[in-house]
Amino acid sequence: MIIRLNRDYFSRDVLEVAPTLPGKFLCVSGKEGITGKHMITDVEAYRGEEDEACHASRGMTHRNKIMYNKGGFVYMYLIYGIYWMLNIVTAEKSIPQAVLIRGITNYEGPGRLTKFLNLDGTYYGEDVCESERIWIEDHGLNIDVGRGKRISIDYAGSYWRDIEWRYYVI
DNA sequence: TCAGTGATTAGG
DNA sequence: CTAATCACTGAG
Repeated sequence: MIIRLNRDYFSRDVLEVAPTLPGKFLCVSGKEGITGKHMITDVEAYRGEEDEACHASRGMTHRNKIMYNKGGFVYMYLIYGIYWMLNIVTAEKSIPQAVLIRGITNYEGPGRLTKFLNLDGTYYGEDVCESERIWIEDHGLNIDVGRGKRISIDYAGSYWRDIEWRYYVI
């Protein structure tokens, strides 16, 4: 049984959503109507203005304002001038949280998977609960999930740097 | 190990 | 306007 993840799913706190995303399927409808479905293998949680590693830690900016929307919207941003990062916003409106999708089967790495799936800035603000070109499905898989520290956030204070908010398929 | 790459951001 | 920074990757 396949169920598309809906608003209720993404409206919860990121620490409830993120651990359940590994094993779900990221679905993208391609240019010729080809739909690819890829199991999510690796994610990280970014949680509110108090989280020093979160882009919202210094308040709302033009780039991060989609994070202040209700859950289910896509937050894309360019890093190092080259790589697009795919995030899904969580929680209720005005609470800035998001999940970074770090890996899918055969394409580990947040910059690698967006390149493979042709995801770029045009997806910023897309609603994965309603969109016809990007959405997420639950295929009923029961997956063992490991956890660890988030990657490449050395600029954050030790508490936030060391907290284990990365979740991945074992 | 390390350079590439350009949008974003804070600060003047 | 300027300059520093960056939730990364692949080549060597």
